[in-house]
Amino acid sequence: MGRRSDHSRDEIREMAISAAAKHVETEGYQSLTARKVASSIGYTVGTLYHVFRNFDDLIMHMNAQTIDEMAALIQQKTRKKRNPEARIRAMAEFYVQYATDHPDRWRLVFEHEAPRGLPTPAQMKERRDVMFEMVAGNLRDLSPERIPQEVAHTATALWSGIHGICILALTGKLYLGGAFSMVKLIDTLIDSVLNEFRTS
Amino acid sequence: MGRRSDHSRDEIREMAISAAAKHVETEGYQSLTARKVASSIGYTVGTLYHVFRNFDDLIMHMNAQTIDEMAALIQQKTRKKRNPEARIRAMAEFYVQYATDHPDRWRLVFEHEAPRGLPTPAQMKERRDVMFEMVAGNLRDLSPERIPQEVAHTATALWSGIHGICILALTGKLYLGGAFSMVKLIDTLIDSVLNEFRTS
DNA sequence: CTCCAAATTAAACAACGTTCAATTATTAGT
DNA sequence: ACTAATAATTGAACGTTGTTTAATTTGGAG
Repeated sequence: MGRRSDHSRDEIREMAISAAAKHVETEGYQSLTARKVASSIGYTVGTLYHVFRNFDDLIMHMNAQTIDEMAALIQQKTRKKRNPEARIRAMAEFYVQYATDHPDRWRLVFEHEAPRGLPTPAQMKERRDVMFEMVAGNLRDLSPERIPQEVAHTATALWSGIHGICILALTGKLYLGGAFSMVKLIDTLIDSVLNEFRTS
Repeated sequence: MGRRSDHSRDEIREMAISAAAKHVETEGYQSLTARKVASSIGYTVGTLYHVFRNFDDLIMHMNAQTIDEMAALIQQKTRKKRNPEARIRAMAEFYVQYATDHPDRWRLVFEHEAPRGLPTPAQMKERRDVMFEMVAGNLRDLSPERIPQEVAHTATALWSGIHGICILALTGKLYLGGAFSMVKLIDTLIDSVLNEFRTS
């Protein structure tokens, strides 16, 4: 079967995804273009469409890689922590860390959507749920007697809240400065929710 | 001075903003186009550019109107409430209400950004801060002895958290169903933060 | 009634995502 | 080794986008 260049389809996919990620990191999402991605890996748009269904497909794969990267970082950094509460706090700390270090890639994960109405692929949902399940797991360790529903509910509320602070801060829609900081805001949220979780 | 049609510049601006808002509400943001807006108010793109600096400018004005609408709704609905806590809860309730009723317009407020690097106009910042200040005001009424910095800090954490739940839910990135609901998640957050605020 | 200035249009531009026929390179079969 | 089949890659095309500009139309002032 006539393979032509030095790269397999999968290699080209990876090259394209990496090139797109690098572009988003340095130049932002708005200027990302199929032709730019293609030419930056030494190919033509046509080849990109031979390997991805469309431009949104490329972005989704890039988002998947972003989530995997972030999840790996968080898992690695929280493994060391001894108790559940410390792990949750570390999760939040390194979530903010990653989001701050790669703001545009991280935003794209949440702001990109496939053309109107198309359902989100199951693998994407699973990837997003990983975070919530990590929080829930630690909450369960914190209070093993609580029923799973309550645990999941609290985990969702807490992690969504942290995400809210994170996205507002990173998109410049939050007044920060003086005694205000993302970390302190998140600490307040964690303190509040964990206290409520333990005492209610 | 040769005014030509039946509409003044300001009228055309308003017509365009309304038409854009209507389109976003019914068809979503992705398909919004300068030409569509223009032709739907009986004009040509050129006229749009005679009245707005560019397409982003039109969207920013539309976002400003969205915020004003939402703020007006919330103010109206919370005025009736007697005590500060009830007002905060009502604020969240109708924030979710508005976001649910106009998901695409509401998302656009947070996801749109002017071409890379350009600063956000001051009027936009002010509009966004209105919400935080409402929450802070009620928190102050709740505990008048607290120093303003703490009050503002708690208000920011709480409202950002609510926003986080809201945006994840409305973009389909949150598992909802069964006993899970936006309202319950938000109640949990409010319970937690208010308890912490009172007792710490 | 004339003329000026403002409003409006139509056309053009480069760039976008996407498609597809044509071309090039690679493998499989004889 | 030669040919036929097959896959990869290209380049050009299409319609549409935001944006600009020259030309046209219009209304009011003198």
